[in-house]
Amino acid sequence: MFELDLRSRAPVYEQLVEKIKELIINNVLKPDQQLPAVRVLASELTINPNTIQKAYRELEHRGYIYSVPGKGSFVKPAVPGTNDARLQALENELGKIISEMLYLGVPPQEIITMLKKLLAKKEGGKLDD
Amino acid sequence: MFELDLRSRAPVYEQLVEKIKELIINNVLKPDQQLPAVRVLASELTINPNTIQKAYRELEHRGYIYSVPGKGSFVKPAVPGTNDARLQALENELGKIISEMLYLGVPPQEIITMLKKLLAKKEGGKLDD
DNA sequence: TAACTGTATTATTTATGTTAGTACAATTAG
DNA sequence: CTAATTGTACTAACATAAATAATACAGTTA
Repeated sequence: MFELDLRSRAPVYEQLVEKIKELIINNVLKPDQQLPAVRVLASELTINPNTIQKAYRELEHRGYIYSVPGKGSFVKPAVPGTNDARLQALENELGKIISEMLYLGVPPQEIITMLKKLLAKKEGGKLDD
Repeated sequence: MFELDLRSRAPVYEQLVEKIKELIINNVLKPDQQLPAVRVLASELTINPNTIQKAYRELEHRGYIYSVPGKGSFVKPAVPGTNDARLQALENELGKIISEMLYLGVPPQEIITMLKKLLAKKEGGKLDD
């Protein structure tokens, strides 16, 4: 289900957080869908269960999943307009990316075109619903 | 010249890299402008010179500055169209941000508006040249 | 009851970040 | 030339974080 790069300098649990978050955001993992059990995923990836739990704990803390003892861990349904702080952070990140693109010599019009192209692709892929 | 958050979980040298990179990208630090000497900046920030050097080494490796033994470290002038790899990485980051905004319920039109607003602001600030 | 789930705890090992101190070669100001 | 600056390299020590290992416990489910 997941692929890891053990050679990477990024911590394994952090890679896991990013990967799973990405799957949730892209609707590959659907709302309320159950995630692999801590021990199961640890066995599949041949890493320690504690590392998985650390990733799950972080994902729960960031609001992407919820866990129920005895039942399992599940994708937390997103509620629009409930995460202004995260949205503000994203706008800030967007600003940095734009600055660097301008710095690299990309014309503003080309940046807009790039955004629209990406939006079309992502919106097109939303036909999975 | 720089401000650090020693309480942060992010490594000091990494914070330095990000801060300086941002100053370069936003043209606060001009091309070929000299950066503070390793020992000087270390003294100002009351941290170890080795930590500064690690940050400078990383910045040089990423192509944002160049260092000359005996002279100093300087802002490397950007040459447009010379960094396709970095541009590809930025487009990838942009894609992730868009995905998360859509996931949070932001309408596509609103994302475009947000981008244009940010572009206007950054382009306006470019009058420093 | 038995087999699953998440969670918690302690200990150990390994990797990374940071400081400290020293040294050397290139450059520049006097 | 000399002295003071620059970047760079190196070793050692310490602190923190990441990852593994081995149990253990409570809630859930078949």
